[in-house]
Amino acid sequence: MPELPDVEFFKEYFKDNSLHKKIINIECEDKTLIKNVDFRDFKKSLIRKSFRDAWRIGKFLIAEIKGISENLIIHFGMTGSLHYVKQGEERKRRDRFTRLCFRFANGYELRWINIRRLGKIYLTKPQNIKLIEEMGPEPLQLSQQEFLRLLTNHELKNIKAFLMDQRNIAGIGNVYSDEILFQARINPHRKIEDLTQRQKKILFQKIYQVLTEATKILTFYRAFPKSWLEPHRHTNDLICPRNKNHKLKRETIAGRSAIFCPLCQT
DNA sequence: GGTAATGTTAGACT
DNA sequence: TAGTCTAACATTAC
Repeated sequence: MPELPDVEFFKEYFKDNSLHKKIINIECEDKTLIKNVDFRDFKKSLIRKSFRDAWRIGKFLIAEIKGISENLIIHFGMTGSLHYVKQGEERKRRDRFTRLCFRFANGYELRWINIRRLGKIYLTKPQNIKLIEEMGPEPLQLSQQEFLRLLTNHELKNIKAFLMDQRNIAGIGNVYSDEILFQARINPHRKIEDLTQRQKKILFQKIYQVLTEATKILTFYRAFPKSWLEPHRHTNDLICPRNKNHKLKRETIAGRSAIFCPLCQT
């Protein structure tokens, strides 16, 4: 789940339910997922404190803790999410994969769920995390001019690989790179140097549109439109949303499982 | 039981 | 140097 729109959603979720509540206990099912600090110190630093604010950098969620200068920094990996719920209640199946849990004085708790354990938790300042330090610009704050310049710095690179590389642009992963390229009608095999100026400008627009629209959809707990590619990843119908006579193709591109329409995307 | 899965990274290779 | 490819991490769902 967690690419920019998903983490944006988790950030709002976190702000809505976990700010300004006294942390009375912290439980951790797998201490190896906490980086930069051992669990005893992690716990000591956070107990009796509260979260004051939260924001997002790329796919990272950053929380400010009242009274200390380090931040709680969460990366969700491939299978992470948050769940705020009454202490001890199992409401969703995935609650079983809670790896870290903040208990608040009000009887509720915030669970960090991480099925495949590929996520990470830090207690440090964002600039101490290499990937954050090297992170490219936020796509929603990027001008067309800056975007075009970024592309010219990587002419030889494959476009899907470029979009997914956090050092170029923050927050885009496998699912949204496929969606953006589908909507921009660009074949994920293309190299940047082979794109026309027009395609590059459309790509810029679609990055903005897809990410903002997806964030809105998640916020309202809606499904993605049928005209999007996304609903078709999870089915085997392989029907192109733009033309039912076109067949979608699945292929490994840039090391990830891509889905695209070879006829619409050129 | 085999396979694929929304991420990142190190190291080998071209 | 720059980009690509593969494996590794770890575990579930179909």
